[in-house]
Amino acid sequence: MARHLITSAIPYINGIKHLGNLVGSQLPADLFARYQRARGHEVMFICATDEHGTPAELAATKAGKPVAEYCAEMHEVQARIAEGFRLSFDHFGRSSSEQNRKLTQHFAVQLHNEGLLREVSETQMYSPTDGRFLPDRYIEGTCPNCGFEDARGDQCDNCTKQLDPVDLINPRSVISGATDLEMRETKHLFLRQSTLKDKLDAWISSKADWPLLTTSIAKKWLHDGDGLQDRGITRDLSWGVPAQFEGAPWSGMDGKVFYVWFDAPIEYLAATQEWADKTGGDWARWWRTDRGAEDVTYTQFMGKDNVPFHTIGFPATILGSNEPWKLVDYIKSFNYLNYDGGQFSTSRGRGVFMDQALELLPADYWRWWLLSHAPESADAEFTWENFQVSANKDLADVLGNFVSRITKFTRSKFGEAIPEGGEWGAREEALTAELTTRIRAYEGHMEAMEVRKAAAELRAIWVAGNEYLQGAAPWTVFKTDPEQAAAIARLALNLIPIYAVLSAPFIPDAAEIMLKAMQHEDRSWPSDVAAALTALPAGHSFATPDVLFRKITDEEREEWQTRFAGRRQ
RNA sequence: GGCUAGGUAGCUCAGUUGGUUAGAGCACACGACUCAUAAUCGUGGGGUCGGGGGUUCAAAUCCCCCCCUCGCCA
Repeated sequence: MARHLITSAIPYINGIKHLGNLVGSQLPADLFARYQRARGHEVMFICATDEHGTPAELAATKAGKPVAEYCAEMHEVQARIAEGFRLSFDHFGRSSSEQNRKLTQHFAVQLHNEGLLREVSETQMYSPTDGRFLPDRYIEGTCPNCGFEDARGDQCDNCTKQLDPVDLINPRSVISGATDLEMRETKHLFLRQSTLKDKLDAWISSKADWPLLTTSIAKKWLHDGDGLQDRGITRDLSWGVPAQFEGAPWSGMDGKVFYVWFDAPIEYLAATQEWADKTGGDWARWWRTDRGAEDVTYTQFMGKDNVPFHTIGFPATILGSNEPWKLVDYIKSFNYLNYDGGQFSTSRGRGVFMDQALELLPADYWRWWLLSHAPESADAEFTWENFQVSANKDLADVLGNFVSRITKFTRSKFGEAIPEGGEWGAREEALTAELTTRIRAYEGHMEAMEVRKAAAELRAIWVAGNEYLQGAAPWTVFKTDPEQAAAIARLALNLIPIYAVLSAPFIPDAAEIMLKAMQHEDRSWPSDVAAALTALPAGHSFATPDVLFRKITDEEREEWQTRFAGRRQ
């Protein structure tokens, strides 16, 4: 039995994520976790909310709530939605946890002890009215290049020129509109990533089997321009892990916190500690190679925007600490999912968000479409037409109708029990052989995290059932040889629990319904197809299930298309 | 502007280290079946593999130039 540590990139706390975010990390991670569990392996599947930083503070202010309260509420909202999508986290943590505060501070001290931190003084815009330093993009003013009045401190949206906030004419705070901005000197801790460059480079270079998307982004950061740059890991904010604390080997960091991208990945470890504190489990055997994690396989899932932090920043923290922490073994990264010819947009209300999706249809519909169209090799596109056609064809017609036709046929001819009599012939042997080949291929794709290919193979396995029934035609055979028709029905009914177990990682709810209908509790993997096809013996009773997947109508599709098109600006 | 990844049938996508008539699903046409959610199964039509040039006995696959999308960065 292997041990799999699996983490999904942690979603930011401010607001509900859209389907593109879901398919980029949490959903494929869940697919992999469910598959590995189904194969009998031990799995620790971790996710959390990323709660620190300026956007969270601003969102809380907008909602008229203290930031801690806001985050607590939004965490619950995201946790409920995750349950709705059947994301099977062993723990869904919070980066604002006590465990993460301690661990983040521990890593900072450790990096300091290893000589990997340095203090840097710089000047930044300070707003006395807001009582805080302002990040570049929270300053607006007139562009010195084109005269555009709402240019942001980092870039002018009109002429696209890169800017420095000090260049803006009449700069003002985006938060309060205050114009009494001033330059102030401030001190920060920088992680000396540059000294770890060769180590990181060698590590990335050793990962020849990683997705090209992952390694090419990492190599770009390592080699582009002047090479890997040192990075500030503190910020002038109040909401975050305090950078000045009891036992800190530095001073003068009062009122500063660690940068979210420093503490967020550490939350993977901290969330496992949260799990351990809650359950009495042992977190160290998952994360400390000196305490049992030597044989753990660690896989991370994320969208391509998160790759730099997971290939450079976080490994720099882990390697730099010089402590025996478990380093990631495989990084599965995804491209973006676009929405009907453009991007999903939170501000414009464009596209489908996770809570809305669940109001329209059960999770399985979304899970199936998103995973079978996962943006693995390139950006992918969600269209309502494609969603309707795929869901109706694959789920309702191919799988759902298969279950329906054989259970109803059997019920009408033999009653609601596995019928007795008849023998297997060449057709049954051929089906067994085909299923064996296809299931082995499916396993290979799942192991390799080839999500789309796995979905295509699973669909082919469903189709094989329909092909068999169509060829064997028990409704015709029944007229002359009821015993033989019984043998056909018996085999076809036995396909249902096999399909349930194989399909569960993609569509867990439907899988449960299928198993329940067949009154079968055994979820073991069909490694031996011939044996699995006789698991339900003659005489075993079953219940004919309701329609597994209802179809999406044209009217619904059109209505949703309009509803989620977004507000025109 | 630099870098990454792409541009393959009407649509969504596969195409391993260059090698026989370029594949799948959907859509479309025809046929079979009537157990089933007007579902299923079979057959078929359809592509100058973004454009141009080159290497090769042979290129969607390698090299050069150009065009177009997407993202990252400056």
